[in-house]
Amino acid sequence: MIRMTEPSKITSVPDHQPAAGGIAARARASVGPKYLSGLNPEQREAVETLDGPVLVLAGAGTGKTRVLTTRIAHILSQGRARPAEILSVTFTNKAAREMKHRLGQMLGHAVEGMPWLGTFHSIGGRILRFHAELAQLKSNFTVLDVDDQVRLLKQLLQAENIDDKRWPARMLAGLIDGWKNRGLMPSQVPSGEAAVFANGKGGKLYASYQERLKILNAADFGDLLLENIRIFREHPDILRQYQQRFKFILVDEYQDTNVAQYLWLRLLSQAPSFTSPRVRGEVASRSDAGEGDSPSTELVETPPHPDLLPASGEKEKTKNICCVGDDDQSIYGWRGAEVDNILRFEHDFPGAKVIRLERNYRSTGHILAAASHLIAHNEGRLGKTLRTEDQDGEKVTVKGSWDSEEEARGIGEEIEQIQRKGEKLNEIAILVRASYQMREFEDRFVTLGLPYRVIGGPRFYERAEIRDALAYLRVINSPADDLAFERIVNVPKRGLGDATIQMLHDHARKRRIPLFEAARAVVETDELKPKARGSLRDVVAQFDRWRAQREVTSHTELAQIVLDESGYTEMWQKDRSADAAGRLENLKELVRSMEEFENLQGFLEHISLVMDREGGAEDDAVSLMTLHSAKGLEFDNVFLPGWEEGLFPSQRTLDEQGRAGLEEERRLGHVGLTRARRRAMIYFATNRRIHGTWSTTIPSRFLDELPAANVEITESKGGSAWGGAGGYGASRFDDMEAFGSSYSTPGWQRAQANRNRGGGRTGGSQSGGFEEETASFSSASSSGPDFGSFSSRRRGPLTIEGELVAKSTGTTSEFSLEDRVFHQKFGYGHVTKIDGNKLTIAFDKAGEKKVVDSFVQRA
DNA sequence: CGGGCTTCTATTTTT
DNA sequence: TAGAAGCCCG
Repeated sequence: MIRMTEPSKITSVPDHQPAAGGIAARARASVGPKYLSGLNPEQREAVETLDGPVLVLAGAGTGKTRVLTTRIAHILSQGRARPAEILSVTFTNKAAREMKHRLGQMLGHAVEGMPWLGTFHSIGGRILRFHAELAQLKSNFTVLDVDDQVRLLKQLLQAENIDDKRWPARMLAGLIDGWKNRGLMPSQVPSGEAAVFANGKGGKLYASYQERLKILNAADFGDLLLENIRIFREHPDILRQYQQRFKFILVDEYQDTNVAQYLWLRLLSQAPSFTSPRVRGEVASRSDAGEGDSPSTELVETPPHPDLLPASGEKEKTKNICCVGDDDQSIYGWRGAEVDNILRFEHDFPGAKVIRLERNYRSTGHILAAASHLIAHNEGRLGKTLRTEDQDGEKVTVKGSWDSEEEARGIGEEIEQIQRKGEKLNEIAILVRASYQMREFEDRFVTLGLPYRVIGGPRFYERAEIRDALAYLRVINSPADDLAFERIVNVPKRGLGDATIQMLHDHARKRRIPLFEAARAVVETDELKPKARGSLRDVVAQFDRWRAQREVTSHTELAQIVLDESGYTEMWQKDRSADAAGRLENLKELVRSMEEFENLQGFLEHISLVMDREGGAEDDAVSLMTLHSAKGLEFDNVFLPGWEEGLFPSQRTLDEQGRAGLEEERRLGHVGLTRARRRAMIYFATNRRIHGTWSTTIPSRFLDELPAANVEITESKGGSAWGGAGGYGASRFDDMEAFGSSYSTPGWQRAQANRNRGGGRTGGSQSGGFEEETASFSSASSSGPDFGSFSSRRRGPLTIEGELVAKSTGTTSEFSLEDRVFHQKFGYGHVTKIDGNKLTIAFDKAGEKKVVDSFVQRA
């Protein structure tokens, strides 16, 4: 099932309604000040401070959405603005939907008049459609998905004769996306950065990509905002029009905004002085800069952009912008979010009122204390202290297990116990760092017959069958949509392979016509082999027929006809694979969902922005998801497995982002803990299988950062994890070692040695009797070792590494040039360069890598 | 052109 | 380990 945010309603609302006094009056009469009554003083202040810039720092569970919606209700009921004069942006469709829903509950049906409540992209897209010609587009432009984007770039790479193995199109797509996130048009990309791709051709490729987009009448997600910014800058009159229209601006999740979104908001909110964030350079250049600790964004005061100055004679307008966010929940730095936007707010909007919401209505005392304590280890934060008036509740538990399988078994049992107590599975969630962790839980739940659902994963519109179906419709709607045409011309198989496509391309390029027209022309010649020619002719004829049919058939029926006549449905009906039935079901759902739109055009315009993942989750089931996708959700019981160094915090983040990365990981931990209302249960395993091979891990440094008073440590009986008594004989790992598998590699041995050193116990002293052990997995010693013991166990070099990474200062390395070293992942090598605690090492097998010194040891 | 084989690589994700 | 992507041959 897919849901969408009634886009037909959005489009059907006129921009300027005749005085909406009716709605305001209705709101005033029916709601009165009642909507303010349940608010605490801070929330109330956040709602009632309507004039001037406001930053609401809303910690987890402090009633953020409530404040936002009540604020809108307040604005309306005070008659300060009409619904169409409030710009209210969120990141996800889900959040937008939620706000609409809550508003609807408060105001009755007045929400339908909120045309400017939506995601950054849907609103940006909407504005862009109004002024498409200023971006060399037509108002019916297509929004490309990532697939299309990559395919287009691949073509450009081929045209430039660039080896797309060495310089993958995906990578370029990522770069371009990053530039767009930072508000950079092709001409503005720093030349050094543009040069990193394909020996200096990066910038040029970005430029030609943009050109191609215009020709295809297409925009990618980044363009939806970037083109807005450009239009606003180049056409002050248009900008002013929007500035005047939006009397109030509200922004949700401000900590997740990227530079482009920030600029967009700045323009619309008409602020007088202008801060140009000089955006962080690429990771490499930053670490090269030596002190990796300088803030990632420098503030550069620039004179106000002319557009931002008040019109002559006009008094500077008040900027009624209200941003709500939580710097401690910023977890999307890796995809361009700039925490600095929120950290800089007071600077950007002088005279801003900052309101902290610190009263948490979600979690019990122990959970909140644990989460607060953990996040207090971060340096770059605005600082909030969450408090609750709830009881202390149960302590957060930390449990160690021998390996990830045991972890999954233990959690499975714990869940069954909770279930036996009569609690709902819907109130149980497992939050993992990386999605590959999910598998083990799924396996376990299947054996146990425990209902579960995975949240996240591939979205509805990312599925191949949906994209294919959409591609057919796109070609019907706009014959010039080459990317769509190319996608389905040979799906189902029609014997039109690469060679045919290539020749169509040549033809199209020579005559500067779309592929579809090229196909029509080529069919008339004898350039193709008879077989291909015949099929291609059929395809062209089919599309002609469908386009004609469009005039007389409803778009829903047309879609059904297309899917049937093209043989697409049949293709999946014949498919023997397990998911074929599901795909057919999805196609049906797609057709069904089209009914909500007025016509094909409207459907295609909104579908890419608004389509959501399947949402029909009515059954009682355990939720399984990543920490990232858990943001914004809450559960009575939260399981947090995999708190091990390397996995959480993620090694890769540490390697690539240093201290900033560590802090983001810590925020992720904070997000995880604060999802729990009543019980939070953390797990770590001593051994984990990663990419098919077992490796030994040590507990996450974050465990050390939890406050002892609020945490209870339990270990699996028989010492199957850290610090246990052991003595049950050889573990299966020891057995495997005997078979000469990878467990006898230096890495494994080093890990064992590490473990011994850290744990102060004999290595490999594990019980072989897993089954009996896990039976008492959860009820084992509740009076485990005192908390300090975690630290004492972690006296190995990796702990020190934690500190070094955390501080990331230019500490002099204990290594010298040419030292022979060993790295757990890359093997042996020698030091070729030293830069503070960062070493460049030429590894025998893995080649040259940059590594923080504490990740290696002398060999 | 398409099927089967080998090779490679391996967070987090929205729009 | 496992999935995807590329490669070669019929």
